[in-house]
Amino acid sequence: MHPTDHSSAPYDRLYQDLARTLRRELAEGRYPVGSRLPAERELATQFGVSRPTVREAIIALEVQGLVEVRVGSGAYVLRLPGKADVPGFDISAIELTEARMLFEGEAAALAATQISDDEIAEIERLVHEIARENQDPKGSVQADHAFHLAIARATRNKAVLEAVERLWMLRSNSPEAALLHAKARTANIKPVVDEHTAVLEALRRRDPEAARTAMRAHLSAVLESLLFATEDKAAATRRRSASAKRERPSRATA
Amino acid sequence: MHPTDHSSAPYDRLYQDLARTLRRELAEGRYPVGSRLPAERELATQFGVSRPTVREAIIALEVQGLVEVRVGSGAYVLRLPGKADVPGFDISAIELTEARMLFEGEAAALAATQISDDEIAEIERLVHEIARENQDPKGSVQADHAFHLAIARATRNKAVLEAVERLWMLRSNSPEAALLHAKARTANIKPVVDEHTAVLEALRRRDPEAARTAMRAHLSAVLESLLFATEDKAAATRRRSASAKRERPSRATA
DNA sequence: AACCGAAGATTGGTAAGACCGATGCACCCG
DNA sequence: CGGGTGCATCGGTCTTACCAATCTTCGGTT
Repeated sequence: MHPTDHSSAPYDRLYQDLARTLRRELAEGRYPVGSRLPAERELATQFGVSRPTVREAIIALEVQGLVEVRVGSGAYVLRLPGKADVPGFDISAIELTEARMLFEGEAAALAATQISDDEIAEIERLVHEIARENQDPKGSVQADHAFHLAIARATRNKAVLEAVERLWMLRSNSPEAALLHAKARTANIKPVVDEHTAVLEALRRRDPEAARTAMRAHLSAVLESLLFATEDKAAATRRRSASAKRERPSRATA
Repeated sequence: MHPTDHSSAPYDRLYQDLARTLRRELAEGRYPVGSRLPAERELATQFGVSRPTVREAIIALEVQGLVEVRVGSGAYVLRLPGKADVPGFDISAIELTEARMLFEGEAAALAATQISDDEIAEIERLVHEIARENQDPKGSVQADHAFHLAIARATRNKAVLEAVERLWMLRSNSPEAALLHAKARTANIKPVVDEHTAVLEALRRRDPEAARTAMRAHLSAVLESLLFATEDKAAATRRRSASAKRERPSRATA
């Protein structure tokens, strides 16, 4: 069973099929950046579909930021599709947590310089709520979410907030991530509470370095739990050595 | 007339207009998560447009992950639009660049431990392309985009790539950001090239600390240009003092 | 010969109508 | 009362047509 298996995928609409095909052709370099796609009517006859269908596919690419449509001229390639553009992109819980460690660490540091007393009080309340995990597991998870979002909000930077929000959203989309995360949390409750408290204390002291360190430590601990819970030993060792800041033994350069 | 003004859309296509309207209505809570949007034919008569236009708008929402279309049933709300989904996003170029400074600095550091020789060669090519700004301004901007994306991809972390890609997409949506960025770049070309080269050299040495410092320095310079170009003196001084307080002594080396 | 502008060809934008298959619900039969 | 069936509804796609913006070409003007 694929982890990306939605409850329903019986219907492959033509526009999705065509959009996928076009994305693949873009990735293969058939249409370089800046070049023009064939005319809608041409694509229609070429793929044996009607023009409205072609338009729907092109609009899908346009919304993704892959092409730019110029009236009376054509559809021009803006950028080539990345890994995240192809359907079936699955971000593992490990990758996600690693990214959160990097980004939210910085967010916490910035928040330490911008946070208000009210926001500190709010975060303190959330930490207490998180601590009640055994009594209200569901509420604790929500409080955890609110905790991280509150810190992102305290940066006073909407772009940071958006990015953190986005990463959390990706987590919730992955059943694997949710499962592993829950498993990792229940393994040891007290350390998790201590980690959150450490972040809170750093914010209270307006200490950016301490806030970053505490947040990274927290998410690093989550990451370790994930690695432990994952059977994939190869990936685990690879990631572990990478985070140890050791030089790679790959081909040397000048 | 608008001489040489093909920067953006002088033509607001109906589907974009309708998609914007629907997004706003979603944000206002008119259609809660899980609810069904009106039928396509109904929306068509309601907004005085044809059904293909309605379909294009709905497909735009679908690609954005806001709704899910079920054949024979209707379009159902999957999630509400976030701050960045509404066209009235109010993320300023300054906020965006600040966030990129924080995040892409970390991305560069991680990339330094993971990057391959091929990717280094590719990035080197892009740096050379960026340097040809005076000859091909358009291509230089694209190369700049590719430069930052290549580094994110070199992290081997899809979540990092996704986040960096997302931030860039937000930039391209903001006319203000694009204008200011272009203005800031043209102000001084050579330093920008040097900054990119510094990042490249750090990556070539697989030095995470240097990569982070170089990337932060680059985006910090862009940020300074933006602050200079902005008339809002108040915001400028506020941000400047904030960034002065959160230097990282342990890692950043002048 | 170089320049410029107007007309035709090309391309995307939108509309209207039609038919099909999938869905869902109410009604009717057993 | 329960289950099966049929019709109304909805999205998926096609066809045709016309408009608007753009590009190309060519002919006339300087």
